[in-house]
Amino acid sequence: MSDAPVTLSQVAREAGVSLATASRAINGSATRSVREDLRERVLEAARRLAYSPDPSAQAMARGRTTALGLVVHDIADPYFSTIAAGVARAAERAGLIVTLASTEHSSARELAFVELARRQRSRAIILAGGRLEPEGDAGVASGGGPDDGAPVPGALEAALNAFQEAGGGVALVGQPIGGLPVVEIANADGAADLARALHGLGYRRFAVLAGPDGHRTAADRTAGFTGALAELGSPVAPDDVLTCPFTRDGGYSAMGDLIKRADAGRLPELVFAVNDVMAVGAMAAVRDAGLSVPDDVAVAGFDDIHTLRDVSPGLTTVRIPLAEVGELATELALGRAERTRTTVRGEVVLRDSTPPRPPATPADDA
Amino acid sequence: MSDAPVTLSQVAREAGVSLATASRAINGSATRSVREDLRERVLEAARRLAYSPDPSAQAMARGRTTALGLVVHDIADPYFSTIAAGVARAAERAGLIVTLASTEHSSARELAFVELARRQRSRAIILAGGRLEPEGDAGVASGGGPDDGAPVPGALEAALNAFQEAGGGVALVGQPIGGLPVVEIANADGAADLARALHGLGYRRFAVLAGPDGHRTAADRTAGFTGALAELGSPVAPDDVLTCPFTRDGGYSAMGDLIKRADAGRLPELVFAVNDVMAVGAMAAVRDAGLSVPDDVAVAGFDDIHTLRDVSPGLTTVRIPLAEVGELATELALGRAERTRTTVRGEVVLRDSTPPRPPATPADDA
DNA sequence: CTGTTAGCGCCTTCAG
DNA sequence: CTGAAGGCGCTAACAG
Repeated sequence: MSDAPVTLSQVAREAGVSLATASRAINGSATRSVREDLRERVLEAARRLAYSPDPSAQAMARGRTTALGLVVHDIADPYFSTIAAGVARAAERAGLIVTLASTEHSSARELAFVELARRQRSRAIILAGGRLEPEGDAGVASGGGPDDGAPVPGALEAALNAFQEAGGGVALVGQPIGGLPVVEIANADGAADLARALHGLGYRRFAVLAGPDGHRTAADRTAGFTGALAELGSPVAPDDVLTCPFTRDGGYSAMGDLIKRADAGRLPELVFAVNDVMAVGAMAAVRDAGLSVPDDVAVAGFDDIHTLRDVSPGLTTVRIPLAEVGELATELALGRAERTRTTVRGEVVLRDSTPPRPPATPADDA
Repeated sequence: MSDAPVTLSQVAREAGVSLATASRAINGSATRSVREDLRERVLEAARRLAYSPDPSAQAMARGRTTALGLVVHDIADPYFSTIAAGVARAAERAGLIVTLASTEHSSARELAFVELARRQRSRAIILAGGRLEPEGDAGVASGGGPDDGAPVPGALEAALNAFQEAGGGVALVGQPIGGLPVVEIANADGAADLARALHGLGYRRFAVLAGPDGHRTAADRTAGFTGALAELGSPVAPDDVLTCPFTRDGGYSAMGDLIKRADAGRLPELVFAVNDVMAVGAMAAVRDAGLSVPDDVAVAGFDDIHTLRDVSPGLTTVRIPLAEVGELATELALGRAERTRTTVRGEVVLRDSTPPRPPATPADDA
């Protein structure tokens, strides 16, 4: 049963035609065409021999692979694995093989993978997940020097550009880099919607578990949330915006700090954690302190991670259709989308972690 | 800026040596060796030119890719994404690229990917996740799911064998196929341990949400659990072993049935769902019925999915080190493990969903 | 419309 | 120890 791989030339011989004809019959050459009966014969022979082309050889002859690179920070994170599921589905539809890279948050590895993809002549590459902002990136620095620091981010952009110039498709998920195609997530808008909804429920005093400094997604969500609240006349005090890691443990310990601090004062009415995983950590901290969500504090998150939909009490959040985001990014990377830039908007999902709150007594803010 | 990919011959020219020498210097030929100074020169030139080999070309010349295929049912499922994280890590250590296939539970697709891997001459392939048992094994095929036209039972095994004979490494995760290398998970033992622990806590009347008929993993967990209980003198009545899908919704609706049925009788003391995701669904059903876990029913699961560690009440479960399983499978597939078969044993984790239960009144079992 | 002929980039016998 | 030459499987100009 040892099948030496069937080659195209075997198929050609079996069908009694030349190698070239067999090739054209099988993958329909763009320029040449093949007589119907010959094509039939070739296809028939291929089927009989269970022929299937060698991707490496095709890649070499065509100068282009059939691979789609997907780069994520951590495939075990449900945020990324859901995006990956969308990418996998869309890639299969497009007849592409997806090669996965889980960088474990190392931007060096991220860069290495982009370069590998170029070298390997991948058809396209998708980068999911934000990178940290360059330090001290204060917006519009007048004049913009020819080389403004930030070695790593700049290198990534350069690598991506090189990849694109070499004919590869690129799509980013989450946040833009240069002018590259991107599926943006309306983080600020979603968080603002959430803030308004919560304000509408009667909440007035908020705290935010804001993720780490320099984390763009976290910053956008925080800004959207606090911005909307400020407009509504319930500004969040700077002290109530806590920096912490973007993880479950980050949420847990930041909430712990909040609670400890509250011993000397009082807890905010509601704590917004900038992602669901952090929110769940925060809820655990509340429980571990012997307090209750939502009786002592309400909690809200962001993303609507599917696996977390059944936590109790149900977590109020902003639903992002992550799998669709993955599919969209694939279309984009393959150049099959109309535009080169899409924004996916989230939808506020109110659950039991933030029940309506009867109007506070006006004197409450003493 | 348009870098035409750097080739080995450019490096050779730059270093002033022949192509062959450059090749030997860079990837250390097994038979020939290269003079130290020449090697240095080549490596230096390669670095200067930022050379990196073209995987397709190497694959063609060597007749073997540098790719590791990973086939899972659904990459969005935390069970699989955690395994994938382990595989990704181990693969990177081994200098391999992982190509991901998410079959969405289609065994036809699974088969297709194995064949693709062979054609593509992947270095190795890892199949995670159980396949359904061959029909007729279960006997009582009452109202099971409609079979989605599974291919010939032996087809997958044949494809895997062909892949292996063609020089590829194979590893399965979860359950064996033929004599192929496998990382087995001690499902029955883990479930038995869990049963004993729960019995030790004082529980006596159990029900099992057992997953679908023919699902081997589910069946093993169910058998381990009920077997241990029978030995302990608290057998589970067949009626209390409920067939249902292996999903959150499966757990939810089966638990709903149990509750509905209990209106006319009583609830079991503890419900064991054969995986955490189902258990969480079951807990949701309990809540939605206005009941409480653990006051009205205790609930236990299996896997210890990381994202679910903070559900409330904390879910008692059997911890399987999924990421390690992925790493192990990679070692196995690469032939780097001692043995060709490993069993990973889980560890019972008791949490608040199954508090100790005071000895029931003897008359309770009327 | 079909067949012949170069390579794609690299590895690996073979000579030198 | 090093260089030259052949070929992996396939595609894409070229003839015919």
